Amino acid sequence: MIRVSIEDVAAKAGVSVPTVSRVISHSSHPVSDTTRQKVLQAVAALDYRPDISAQGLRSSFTNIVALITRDISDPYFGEIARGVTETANKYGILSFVCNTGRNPENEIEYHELLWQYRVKGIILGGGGLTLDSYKKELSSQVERYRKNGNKVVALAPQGLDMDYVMIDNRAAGECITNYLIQKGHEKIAYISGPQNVYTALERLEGYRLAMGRHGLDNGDLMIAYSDNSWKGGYEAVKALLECSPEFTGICCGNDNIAMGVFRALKEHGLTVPGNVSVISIGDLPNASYADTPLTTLRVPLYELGSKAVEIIMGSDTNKYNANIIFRTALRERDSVSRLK
Amino acid sequence: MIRVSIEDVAAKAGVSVPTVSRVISHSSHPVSDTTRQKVLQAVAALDYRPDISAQGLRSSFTNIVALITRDISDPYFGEIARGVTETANKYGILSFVCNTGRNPENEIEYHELLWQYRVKGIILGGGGLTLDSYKKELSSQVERYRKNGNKVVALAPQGLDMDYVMIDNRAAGECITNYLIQKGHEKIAYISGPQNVYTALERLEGYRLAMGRHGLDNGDLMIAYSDNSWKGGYEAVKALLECSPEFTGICCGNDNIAMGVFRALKEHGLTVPGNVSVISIGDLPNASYADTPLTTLRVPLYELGSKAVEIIMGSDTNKYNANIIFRTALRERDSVSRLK
DNA sequence: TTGTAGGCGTTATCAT
DNA sequence: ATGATAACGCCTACAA
Repeated sequence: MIRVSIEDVAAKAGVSVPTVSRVISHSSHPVSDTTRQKVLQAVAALDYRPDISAQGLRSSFTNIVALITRDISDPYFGEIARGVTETANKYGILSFVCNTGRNPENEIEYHELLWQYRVKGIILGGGGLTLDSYKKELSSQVERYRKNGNKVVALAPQGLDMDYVMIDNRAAGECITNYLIQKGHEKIAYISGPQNVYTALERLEGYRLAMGRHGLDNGDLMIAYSDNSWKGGYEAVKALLECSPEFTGICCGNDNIAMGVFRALKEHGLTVPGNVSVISIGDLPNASYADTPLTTLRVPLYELGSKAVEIIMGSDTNKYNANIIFRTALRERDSVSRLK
Repeated sequence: MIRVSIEDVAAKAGVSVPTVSRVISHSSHPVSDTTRQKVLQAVAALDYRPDISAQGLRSSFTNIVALITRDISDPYFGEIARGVTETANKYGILSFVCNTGRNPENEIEYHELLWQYRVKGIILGGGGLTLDSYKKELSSQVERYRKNGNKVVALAPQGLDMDYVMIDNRAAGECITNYLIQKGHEKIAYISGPQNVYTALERLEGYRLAMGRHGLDNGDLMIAYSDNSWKGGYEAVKALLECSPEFTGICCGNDNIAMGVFRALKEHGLTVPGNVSVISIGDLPNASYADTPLTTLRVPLYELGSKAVEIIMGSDTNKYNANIIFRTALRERDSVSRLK
């Protein structure tokens, strides 16, 4: 007998099956102390663990949370995943990690699969896509979960009415731009994430706002787009240097971009922060160990993921939509210099 | 009716429940074409998906694979996770990602939890710990799964008899050391991973072998240990520079260490590869976009994770232990120079 | 305080 | 080729 069931425990303890159930599930139903002890001993002796599938079958949903990421090998999502998996573990449950490879269709497919697994909640790690067909599909998934009493929580804007745990991305873009301006920079370029992702768009919007507010936007803002990767940042700056190399500062949509920017600048014989100042949004774990310690706006990714799990686990008691905005904090390091 | 069950489909199609089951599970049991069509239509009309919990309950294991990592925010594990999750998805199943935070006790706890979830297989992402209590616990977990017809596959040595998909770590250490020697280096330091992890130990052993074979080991090898992170690499080199700064080359146990080494060297006014050559093992996605493109031995992490999933999915037909060694390949980039 | 009965959704076995 | 029945392990009434 390799699989120990509740029945085996009951037999061993000399009690009925429901009694065992009451003990192990900490039911409010009263159980005498002597009985409880007998059960607990039997559980220990047999090393019994309830079958999650059987529990899930009865309760119509499974005690599993799912995280949808675009690329789990990207530390951005890695940090989120750490927050999700570790917090889920605190609740004694496990978490799926789904990887879309930045393909919207995969994301929709994952939703179908997750629905089939009856997960307790879904966390959307990536920013929403502006693509209409995607939004429509996503919206109906959210609705399906809502009806069932479960939750889909987004860690970045989706352009949809749902539960959110995130930062103010526009304010973030504004903040780093203002910082460079305060340091005396006027020619400031921006390397953004993808044009079809809300997060990137909002951060970029913040940059535009800040530039405009300081009269630095004469319709000739230097903006390049990337795919949020080192490679993307590298290539974007390369392109930028070709057409408009006169910037003294660069705002990056995220830390990955900044790392690529470092490399591209170095290849052009430009030093950071000597010739060019670089600032970004993220503060990934290695930002302070980058070749030039990176000045960046800290996004509490771990906490975002962690909080999302808590919302899902508390969804039984709280039916209201969450809309939690986490604070960011500027980490001043060595990649920005003051301009005279 | 928010949850559509097989019964609903049967009613809609005007057939019995088992018939529906036969159609959707591609059973070998014969079903007439007309009946099949009716069922398929009903399935489509109701958007029916079988309940995984119910399936798992009947089959005694769940169609889920689990990956145990030490730190999912580390791209090393991220690449593995990508291979695992994406390949699992090809099989139409989902994968748990478990994060131990490098705490052996957590790992054992996860095994208990995974057993409870009746997962189809477990993939061990990290190298085995030399700790005896840990090995004993792990060994009994492996046995438990084996008895049940399921598999635990390791992506790195564990010092235990089990299924393996990995690289030859000793050969890897030898390879990078030999490369530096061929380039004329004789004073070569080594920054290793943790002393209690088999993977790190084997790579280090390879370094020792290579040095000895070339008569470069006079009992004064420069070796420092780290925790496999940027920070660890940074701190290890700092320490090394204090006591024995005369090296011209550094072998790093992995890419993360190398990144920290870059930074520490730069702080000391040392250039790469001008003053010091750096080589490592890994070839993480960003290695070629590092500040100095990193010369490193490629470890096919994605493929490792992917292959492990395939072994687990094929475990029904193949009961024999796997012992697959993947090939590595040196990526020559800019961090190593030839010494005259 | 304890036990009995029923059902969650699926599939395997046996009959038709 | 199709259907009735039972069983997987658990929990929630309800009964004693």
